[in-house]
Amino acid sequence: MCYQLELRHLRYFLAVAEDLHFRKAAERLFISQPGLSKQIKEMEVGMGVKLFDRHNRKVELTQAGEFLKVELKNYFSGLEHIIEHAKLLNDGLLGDLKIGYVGSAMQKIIPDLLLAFRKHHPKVLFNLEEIDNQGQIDRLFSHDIDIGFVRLEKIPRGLKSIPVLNETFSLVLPKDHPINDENFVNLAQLKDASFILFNEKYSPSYFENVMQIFEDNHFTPNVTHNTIHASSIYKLVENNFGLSIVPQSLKPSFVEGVKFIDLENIPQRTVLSAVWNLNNRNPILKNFLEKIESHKDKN
Amino acid sequence: MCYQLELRHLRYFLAVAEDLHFRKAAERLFISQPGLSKQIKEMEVGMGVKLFDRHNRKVELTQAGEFLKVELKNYFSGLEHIIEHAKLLNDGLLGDLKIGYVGSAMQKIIPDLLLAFRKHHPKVLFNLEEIDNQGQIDRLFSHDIDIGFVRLEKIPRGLKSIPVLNETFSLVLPKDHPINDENFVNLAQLKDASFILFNEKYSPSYFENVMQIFEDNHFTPNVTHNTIHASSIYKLVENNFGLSIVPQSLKPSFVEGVKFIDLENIPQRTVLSAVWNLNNRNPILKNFLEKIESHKDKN
DNA sequence: TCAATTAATAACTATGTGTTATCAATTAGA
DNA sequence: TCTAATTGATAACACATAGTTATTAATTGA
Repeated sequence: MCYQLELRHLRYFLAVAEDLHFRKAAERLFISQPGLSKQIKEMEVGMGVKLFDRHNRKVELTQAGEFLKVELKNYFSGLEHIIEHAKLLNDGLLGDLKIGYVGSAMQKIIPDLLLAFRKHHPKVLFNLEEIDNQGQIDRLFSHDIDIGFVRLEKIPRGLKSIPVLNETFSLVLPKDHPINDENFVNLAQLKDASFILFNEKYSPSYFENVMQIFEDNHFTPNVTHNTIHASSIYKLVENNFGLSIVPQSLKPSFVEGVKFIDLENIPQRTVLSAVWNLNNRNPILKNFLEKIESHKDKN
Repeated sequence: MCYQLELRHLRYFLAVAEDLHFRKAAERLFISQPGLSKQIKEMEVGMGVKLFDRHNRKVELTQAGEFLKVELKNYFSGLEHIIEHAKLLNDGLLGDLKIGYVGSAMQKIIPDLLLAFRKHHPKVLFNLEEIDNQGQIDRLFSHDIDIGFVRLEKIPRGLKSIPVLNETFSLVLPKDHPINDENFVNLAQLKDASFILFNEKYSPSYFENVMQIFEDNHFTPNVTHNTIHASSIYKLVENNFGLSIVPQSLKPSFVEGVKFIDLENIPQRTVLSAVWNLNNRNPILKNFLEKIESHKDKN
């Protein structure tokens, strides 16, 4: 039956090729000289290639042996690199992480998280896509994304979620609006104003939550505009199309034309959750979730 | 103790990676399923890389496994190519053959031989160098050339030789010389002519052989010019600097200005020999010597 | 000439690959 | 809902073979 070449043979051959001395090579390999001789002979017969010329008391490489010495050395380092790479993939230190998110998460939470994660995972490539809440759920099931950032109360069976940020809301007003941090008491002061809100379809549960804030203040807002982009809201507010209420974290570090009043005294909170598929085996996901946990503790 | 990865593991892994089914893969490998499972597990633990996700009744590759499947497939074909190449070297079908020769061998014998050899050894590279007889002997001992073509009676110990061509001499005359094939009887007719001969230093034994021809005809030639190149001889003869005697095989298929008369009736012969070092392990040499043997039979 | 050193050979041991028997988990069919 | 079938994993065992020790043959150096 045909004899099988093994890496052992290549390892042994390289040792002898380097030392040109069976006993020394055997010593270095921590095996006996006859064992080594036997394996080399087996390799020669198996490959049908004479590797060494053993004349007198001197061992030297044949032409084919010389060639193999060079080639197999490279060959080995090649294998080491492949395995190293595989190990990085296995450990979630290399590869892609496909992230879905609602627009409002991109203001601060996602960038912060990605920056923190990248510190210890510099080779991980992020694949980012803004998707509405339901879209993320669908694409988690179809494995099109590894993790989603949603504002949803309930997560379907098969997915798991953890809260990333539990936050209140902020009132958005034009910079020169008469109401400010000092004279603001509650929303009832603004019951005659127009409001610009996030589109209900984008996240019904979020919308309902916001509407509850108004209801608690005993009025129904005059919603004159809808959008899904915070920047559009700010622009509209700046130009006196109305006021708005947004999650607190959407307050940019710097923005012209508008000001914010944090609604600390209302009971409503909006929760940004990270969601993932329990069947997802991407090792990066595990690391990323750990980073989310530790990141959350810092806030 | 650190566990050793073997090609067996890679072979087994690829089989499972292709079938995504342990039992089928085991069948294809002619081993039992538990044995295969064990080896794959050993590989996973040894490399520290999870290769397969076994959930439910379905086996699928992890990211790292997917990567390894592609890489290791290439890796194997790489090894096959290396071994193939080594086998060609071993069998003397690939590599260099360093050939030394006296100039007179290049007229016909060497080109014929190389052409014939190349038919079945198209990948062998010839390294050709014109060297005088003694120079070839020296460079055979120092392994600078694999084979030499010399005109020498005696070969030093440690080298071996076989005759390649045993030939007579040809007289070289200008085209319009009064002596021709019809009226030529023997060299005594030309005892008053000038002669151009190969340099004595280039091959003393050859020179002595030629001088014996003259002596048998009871005269000492008037040697007016020396050279080591046949083409120089022909040019000098053409321009009436004198006549010459050269080995018969040096007669070109076509040359202007000179004519040849074969000296069939003299006892002298010149032998071109192939010489090589008995310690030379170049596998191509063995094949080349075989070709010389078979080539000789055809003449 | 004798001691030392080389690699190869022969006979044996023991490691570990591969075996059979079985299990646990899941799925498909009656 | 139960049974039969199919999956891969596990455990105990067998046997092939990698590796061992003892020895030989050949050569070299003192």
